[in-house]
Amino acid sequence: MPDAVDPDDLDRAPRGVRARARTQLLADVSRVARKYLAESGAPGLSVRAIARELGLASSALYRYYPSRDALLTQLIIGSYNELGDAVEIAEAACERADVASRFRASAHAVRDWALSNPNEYSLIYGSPVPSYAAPQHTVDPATRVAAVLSSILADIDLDGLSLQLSRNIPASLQDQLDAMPGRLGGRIDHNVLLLGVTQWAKLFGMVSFELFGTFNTVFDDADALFAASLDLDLAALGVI
Amino acid sequence: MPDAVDPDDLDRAPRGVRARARTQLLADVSRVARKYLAESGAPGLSVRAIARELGLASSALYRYYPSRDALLTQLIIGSYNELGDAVEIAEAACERADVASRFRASAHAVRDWALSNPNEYSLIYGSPVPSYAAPQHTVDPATRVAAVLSSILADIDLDGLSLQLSRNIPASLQDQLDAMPGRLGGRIDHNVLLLGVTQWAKLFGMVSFELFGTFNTVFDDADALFAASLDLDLAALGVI
DNA sequence: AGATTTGGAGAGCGGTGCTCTCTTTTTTGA
DNA sequence: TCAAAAAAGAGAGCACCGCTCTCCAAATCT
Repeated sequence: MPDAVDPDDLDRAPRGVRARARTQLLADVSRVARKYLAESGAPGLSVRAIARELGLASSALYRYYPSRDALLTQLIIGSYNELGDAVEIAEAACERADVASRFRASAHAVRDWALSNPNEYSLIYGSPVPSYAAPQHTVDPATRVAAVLSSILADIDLDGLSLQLSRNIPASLQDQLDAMPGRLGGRIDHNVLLLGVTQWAKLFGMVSFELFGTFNTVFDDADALFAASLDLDLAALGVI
Repeated sequence: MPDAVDPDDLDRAPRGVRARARTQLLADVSRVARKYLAESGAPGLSVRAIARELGLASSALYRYYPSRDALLTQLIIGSYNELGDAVEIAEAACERADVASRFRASAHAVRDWALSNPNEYSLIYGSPVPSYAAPQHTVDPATRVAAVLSSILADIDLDGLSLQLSRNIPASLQDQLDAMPGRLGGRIDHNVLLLGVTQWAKLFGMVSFELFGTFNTVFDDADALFAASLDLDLAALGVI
């Protein structure tokens, strides 16, 4: 009799016990790795410690990950996606027409996520690890926040802008703005897009200053400062 | 005859050969440490490698530095001071009355220094090393850039501001702005100061995005973008 | 059922920060 | 002046790291 596969077995043991064990172990490694990242930051993430916690020899982990960098890459992608989720969800909950609240919700989502996950934030927006080159497939998750902001900018009325370049945007910059992919701002008016891009950088500058301690000696609580910064941005965009 | 100290000896051997050797070795260690920092970043800075390069046993270095962290602290202070020097010099070269050019010169000094010294910049404006607490004496050098920007803000005319909070600045933020030390903005009008502080964060957000690769997939050359960002800031401040 | 792949263990290599002991050299002080 | 004290270097060693290699047992494939 040819092996008729029991459907129940498919659920419980897809492609055999080994495949199942592998799936389980990959999940375990991810979980423990995330725990170490959250607790001690990227420098504290050690293959040996993960193996120890899972009751494995450290060499066994190399059957699953080619290197510590590969593990880091996975954590990087995971962090980008977590942040991307948070921002997309926060923005999607807003009234479409209420551009200001969409902007505020997105920015606060970034900050809230960063404050809740400082080491994950450091991993993706802090110093790049020298000698580590981000693989191509980290690029897409990395652009999700920018894509959300871009979708907001697309609904900004050019005529309302209260801040514009007094002289024209130089040609070289025009070209770069034109070359931006659609989901990141292509087709948005140059003045709006330029303002938005710098506000994007400002947003992460504010969060990094708060999280990395630059504001420490000056602002004990950055809530009000952050909110005021957003108000300034919204005023510049002419939506409040 | 009481020991009359030969003046020449004082120059060549202040307080004995040992003190002289110590001074020399401290300088050598600093030099080699800076070299490694520039070449391989903070993670690549190893006490053993420095000792090797100087022909010493690694344990010998612990007669001079209590730990690797102490060495890092010195590099941090040095980096803050180098950046502080660069910004102060650039700003001081400007016509006092030309507020816009003082602002531009300071910002470009930050960016130029960062691009020339990426690892030093990462060290002081990138992810803080978990478990490393910046000693108190790093604070002063760290505030030099902010002090320069503050001195520029002090010459901004409130009436010229083209961007202000539409609703009043909340009391909690007012208090924090008031509590800022004089050299960092105390006594500057709240609207100017608030705008300036967020522009300060934006400046480093722009530089970090460029240096850490966030702009990579979008802007191949950030010169024009950076200049435009400054123009927007100056427009908001009402000085262009 | 036999051949093959998979995944684990363990030893080992070269690296790290740091400590401790031992020895030599310089400095100090009675 | 000369012995005691302090300073500074060397070297071994500890516990950790990433990673490789060999060996072996268990699961999978044919």
